[in-house]
Amino acid sequence: MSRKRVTIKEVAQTAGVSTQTVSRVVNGRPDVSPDTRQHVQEVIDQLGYQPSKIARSLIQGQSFSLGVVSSNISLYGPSHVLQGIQETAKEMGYSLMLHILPDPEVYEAKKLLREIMSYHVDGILWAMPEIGQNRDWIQQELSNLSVPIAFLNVQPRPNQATVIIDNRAGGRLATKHLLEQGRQNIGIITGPMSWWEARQRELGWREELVANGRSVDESYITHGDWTPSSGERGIRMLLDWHPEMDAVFACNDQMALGAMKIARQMGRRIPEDLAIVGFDNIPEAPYFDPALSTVYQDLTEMGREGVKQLLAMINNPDAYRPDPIRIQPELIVRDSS
Amino acid sequence: MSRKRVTIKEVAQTAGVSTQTVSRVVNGRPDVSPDTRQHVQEVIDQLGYQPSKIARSLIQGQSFSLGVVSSNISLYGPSHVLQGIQETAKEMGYSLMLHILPDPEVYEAKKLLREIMSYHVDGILWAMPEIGQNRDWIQQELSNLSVPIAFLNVQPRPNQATVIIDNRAGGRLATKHLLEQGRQNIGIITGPMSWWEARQRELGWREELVANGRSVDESYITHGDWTPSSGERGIRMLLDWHPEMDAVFACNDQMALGAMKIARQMGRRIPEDLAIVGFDNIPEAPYFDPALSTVYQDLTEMGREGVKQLLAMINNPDAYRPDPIRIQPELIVRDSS
DNA sequence: ATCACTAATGTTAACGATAACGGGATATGT
DNA sequence: ACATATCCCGTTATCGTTAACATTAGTGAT
Repeated sequence: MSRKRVTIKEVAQTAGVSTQTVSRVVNGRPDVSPDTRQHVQEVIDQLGYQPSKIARSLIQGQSFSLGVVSSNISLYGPSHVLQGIQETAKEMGYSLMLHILPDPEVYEAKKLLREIMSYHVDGILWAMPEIGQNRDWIQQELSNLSVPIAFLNVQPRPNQATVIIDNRAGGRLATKHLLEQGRQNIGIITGPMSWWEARQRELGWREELVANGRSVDESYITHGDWTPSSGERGIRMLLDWHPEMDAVFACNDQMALGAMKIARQMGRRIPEDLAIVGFDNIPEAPYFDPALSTVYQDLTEMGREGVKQLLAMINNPDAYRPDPIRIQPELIVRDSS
Repeated sequence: MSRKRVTIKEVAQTAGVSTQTVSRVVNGRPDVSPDTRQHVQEVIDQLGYQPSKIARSLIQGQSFSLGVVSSNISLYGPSHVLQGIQETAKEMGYSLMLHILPDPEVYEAKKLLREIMSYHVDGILWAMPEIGQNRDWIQQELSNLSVPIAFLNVQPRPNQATVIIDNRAGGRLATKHLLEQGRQNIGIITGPMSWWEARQRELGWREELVANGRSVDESYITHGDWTPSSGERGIRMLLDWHPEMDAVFACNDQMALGAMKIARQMGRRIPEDLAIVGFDNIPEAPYFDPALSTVYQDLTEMGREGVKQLLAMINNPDAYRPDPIRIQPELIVRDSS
């Protein structure tokens, strides 16, 4: 039997004071006598009064909520980022308005931002992967956006708060490790090259090879789409073209999983004949057969850091914007390399 | 150079009409002449005016936002449920206020609900697993909750909107399949028994055995905690105690993964010596070695259905509450059984 | 006793929007 | 010609809260 919302008026009436006095008690202002304060507080507790953040945000122009734009959160990456965002937001007293785009490559930036802003959020976290031209739409709207925005895992641009995983360094880590294992012919199964992250990982692989005096053979590259089945296709192509290949950097763990399965079917022993390194460190990776070596990226930390950056901008709009924050991935060596 | 928010007043002033007229245009009300309507619409487009949902919700008592209570969304289950919730909410024109509890077994229901209600949400989706006594706290607060609430994947109770996966049927599916494969000694690695879902799966296993005239040996049961490493421990105990065991129902895919790894190390061939069936159908399952047979639960659909139920209650508060909705899981047979 | 000041509380307006009502102009009916 | 209905638009009150200002009573100084 749902009771209606308890308002400040009811509290004021019950306590026999003005709403302003109740407001002062709720907000811990000094101008209230101890007696009154206690009495009002008792009434508040008794009625179970909770101030409306909606009404408060109208008058104060601050809602203590953040807009989050993300893509399909049932995937490993976005869900971990969101978890981090959530943790820090909650800690700092902010709530989240969630906006998931069904297709990261197709959206109307103007409409999206208006929708988000209609909830009077204090800031926006852009947690969408940078794919194709999808950064440009939002970029054009930035000039007349009335709240700060922080970007996660996209190419840093001047004067924009950005927090990224250093995917390029991650690619180098993986490749360096394979070289140190004495591998001679190191192929790569990339992510979709329309993704900025995927290009960065490939770049890291390329740079590390060159830095070690190896030549880069373009036919050692094959492109996947992050799915295990694309890992299967990728490894099949690589091994067909280059039977001498003795190591592969799969740009995420799921593709690595598919690749290992097919490689075994094609008669390769892992890691003896073929070493594999993945990227992500999904919880299943240590239990693959063999346990997968991989590059760990702390996506949750990235989410946390993004919120911190955003709140810094909110609380000090004229703040100096620091260089983009780069979170370093870590190599985790297991049995596949 | 952030412009301030465009309000209805500015639009009215620019267009030379009253705010009420602008409001009528925005809401497509009839009492506006075609000329005026067009003129106002032009001004709206030109200024980029977007009505404030905050202000609107104050006066109308409806915010078109839903509160979602969930646990760690970086996990497989919660993230998939949330994705479904999000999809349908967006489709129906609702936004989400996200509330994640750091520990599903410890929370203050009263405080939590007040916090959520302070955003004037139109309804609440309870997407927390039922663990230990954690359902009771919220249950006590229900009587003075002023908006409808729908529960996901918890034990149905009278007069409460509930959408669940039929975990018990899932447990029976898995066990039936193993029996049909001619397996004689079927063990189980359960989830944590404080979880309702885990108990239901175990119950299904138990029931199916009994229904087929088998006796249930309690030492064929071992308890895991959903993690792959607990699957490793579980299978080790089961095979130590009962070397004759020729099938195991692991109550999620991650535990199945750990179990398969250790079973192989203990010299069992899968599926020849030991059949394994998991639960969930995580994206990696088809690529395990061997490909994992499992029980697929459509968590996203459960989220979608939950929103539909909730909106039905919101739009018709006196509605007859139907029986709890039970979503049937499906058996997916691959190579591990 | 008067003034100035402080402490405690109340009053009014405002945030951005819509509901409810009112009223002028035109059209319709007799 | 007059009452009545219809169309179109404006005015006022309101949602729940807080900012800004106003008021009252008491305190201390002169």
